[in-house]
Amino acid sequence: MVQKQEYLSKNQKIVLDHVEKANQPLKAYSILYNVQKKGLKAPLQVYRALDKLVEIGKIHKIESRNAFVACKNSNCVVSNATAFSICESCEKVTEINNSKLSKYLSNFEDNSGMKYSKYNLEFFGLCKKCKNK
Amino acid sequence: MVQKQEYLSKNQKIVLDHVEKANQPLKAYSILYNVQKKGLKAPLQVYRALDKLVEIGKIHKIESRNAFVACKNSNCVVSNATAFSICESCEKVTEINNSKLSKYLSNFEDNSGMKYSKYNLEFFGLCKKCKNK
DNA sequence: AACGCATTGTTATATTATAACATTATTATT
DNA sequence: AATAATAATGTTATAATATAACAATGCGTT
Repeated sequence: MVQKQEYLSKNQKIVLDHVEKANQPLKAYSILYNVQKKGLKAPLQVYRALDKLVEIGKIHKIESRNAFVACKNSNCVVSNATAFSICESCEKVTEINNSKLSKYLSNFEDNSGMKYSKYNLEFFGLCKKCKNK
Repeated sequence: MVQKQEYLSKNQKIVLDHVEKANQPLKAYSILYNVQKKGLKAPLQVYRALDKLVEIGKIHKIESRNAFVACKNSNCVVSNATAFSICESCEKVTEINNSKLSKYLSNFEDNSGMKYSKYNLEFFGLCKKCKNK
């Protein structure tokens, strides 16, 4: 039996490295542009690396922005419970690390009989800086 | 002073009408294809109508799917607090109408000093039907 | 060595969304 | 009724985001 992948591949490392160095979400094509010097030439190479990194929780996708950000929560082993705050003015995105919130949402059940294995929450508003302008 | 728009325009009505008749989220280009017989010829006509309808809360965007669904909550006057359940197998999407959840999230504050005016939450899992397969 | 599977490389193309510009409609104020 | 402000429309072109399809390589297991 083939073991579950433990180490990142070359392209995955390159992409993760780049995304981790940014402290804001990056667009796929901006990543592509910036890793071209490292040999990744085509969108698919970036998207494939991103897919994997999202799958294993190293990177999260900010769905409302089509952008990708490195996971800041060491405990976010798998990308199944994510929450972000997004400033609608400066677009600053912060991953929310709030155990009460994650507990509340992980245990949430509605009357549909559906048990949720995953969620993504995006809050919008104005960050401190932008509010005081 | 010009008043806030009260009635929908021609294109907005056409698009909303079509989206309301579907009971699942629709893609923008699928909407376009289906309203062409009503005279809307270009993507922008659909996107502009959708933008407005989303803004006034008649339609919500399912961000993770790039799809649009009519609001089922009569109280969802403005599209500022949305929650959905999404089946990862059959892609059925349901708008969650749970006052406890919406109260909890509307009042949520973290330590960033940011006050949220809006949120979107998407739960993923298997619906009843798909779970029993 | 042979197999299975993840990854890579590459070209082409599909899908989603907006820019830019000209025109028309609606409604409030003068 | 004329004017002005705002919203909506129509149209062409193009930008931005993402995947299909196919061939080849790398690497651990049997």
